[in-house]
Amino acid sequence: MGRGKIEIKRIDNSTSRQVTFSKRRSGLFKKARELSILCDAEVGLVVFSSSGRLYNFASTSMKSVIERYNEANEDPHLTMNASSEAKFWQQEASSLRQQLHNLQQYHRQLLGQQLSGLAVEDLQNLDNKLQMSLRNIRLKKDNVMIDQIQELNRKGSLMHQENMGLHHKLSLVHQEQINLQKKVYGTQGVNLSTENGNGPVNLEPSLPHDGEEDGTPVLCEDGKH
Amino acid sequence: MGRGKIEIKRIDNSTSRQVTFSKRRSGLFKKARELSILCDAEVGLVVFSSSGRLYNFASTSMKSVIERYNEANEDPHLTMNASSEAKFWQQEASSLRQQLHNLQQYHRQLLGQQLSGLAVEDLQNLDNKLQMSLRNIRLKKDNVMIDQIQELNRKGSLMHQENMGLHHKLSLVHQEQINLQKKVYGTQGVNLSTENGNGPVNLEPSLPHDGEEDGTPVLCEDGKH
DNA sequence: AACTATTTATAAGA
DNA sequence: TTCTTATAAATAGTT
Repeated sequence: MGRGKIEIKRIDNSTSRQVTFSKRRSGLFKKARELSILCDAEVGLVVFSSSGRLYNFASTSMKSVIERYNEANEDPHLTMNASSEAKFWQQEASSLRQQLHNLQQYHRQLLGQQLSGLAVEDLQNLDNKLQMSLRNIRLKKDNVMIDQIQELNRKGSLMHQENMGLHHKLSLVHQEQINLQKKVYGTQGVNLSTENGNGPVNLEPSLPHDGEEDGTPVLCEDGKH
Repeated sequence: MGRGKIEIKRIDNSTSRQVTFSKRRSGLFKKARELSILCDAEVGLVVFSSSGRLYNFASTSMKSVIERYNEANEDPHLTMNASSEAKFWQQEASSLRQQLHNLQQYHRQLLGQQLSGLAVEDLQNLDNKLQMSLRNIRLKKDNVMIDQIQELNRKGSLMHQENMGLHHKLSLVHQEQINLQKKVYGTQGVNLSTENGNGPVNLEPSLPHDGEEDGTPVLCEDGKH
């Protein structure tokens, strides 16, 4: 309908395409409006130009048209879906909140709070559970402490052995020193180190010495291990 | 465009309206399709006839058109809304699930389970809490039991008083009987009731009698009250 | 559903 | 963009 007939395919010329878009768009919207009025129909029309601009017409409201479309169509990937998903998570949250509430209540009872309303039987039950729990916890505590003591003993033993080694080395070095001193100052076997500051230092260690040389642990607070 | 010009207003004649709807609808859909092709536009068209039948066209897909429409338009009452609501509740559920998990873990520790990984200090802490809880629970239990005992004592006392009253009434009735027997059979003070079946019955009660007549409670298992 | 007289839409040009 | 206009397309009323 114009000066010439055109083939229905994408218009290559950008300007021409834009002009045609503008003209045909207004015609389309006019006809959509006319249809809705003449024939008492609910019409929704959405057009995005190639440049992304939005044009829309709805005889009632776009919300109404889209909702009606989603209801009529079985398409479950839109509003319906998100809405039912929201409902699902809401229920999930509600259920979790209830669980949390119940657990909190029981928790407080375990801690000896909010005990009103409980029967003697319930209280005895709590008592029993707590006693068993205390037993477990004290057992565990003992185990942990025993482990720690063993570990400390192990380390102490290693350190003790290291000390022994160092003592041995020291005595060797000390002996060497004495030999050297003898060579340098002749055979006057007096203690030179205490006579002047230029002489060799006394390297004899002043470390504690408890008389145990067999690697027996130093730290031992109980007899369980 | 037709044999005559028509005014754009609802067509009253139902048949005519239906025919026009059919014709114009096909024209509208054709033009919508042409626009989308010629001008490279995304077009969505939804039409509900007055009888409620759905006709729709989308150059891409209705889902895409509606989603793009909801994004472009600020309308927050559709997909966006439900979707963000779903997201909100999902986060809520996730948070609650985390809280529940933490509480469950602590709960198990309170019950002396899953104690691995705890330091001596933590274990001592649990121990202290449980001790305090046990104290509270035992206190509460004692209170509940004391209350129950007091209540039982009160009831026992009432019953005892009632018993006293009944005893008294019985003795009065018994005395009356004896007086009546005397009037009927003269002053022969023998026990007539044991001599023949037609005489009056012995109404002396055979209830237990513990010798306490001062209202002291019968039930008493401890000396606390 | 088909016909057709007319109206309307619009392609191309200004 | 907007206006003009020749012509294609749509369609109201009719059959």
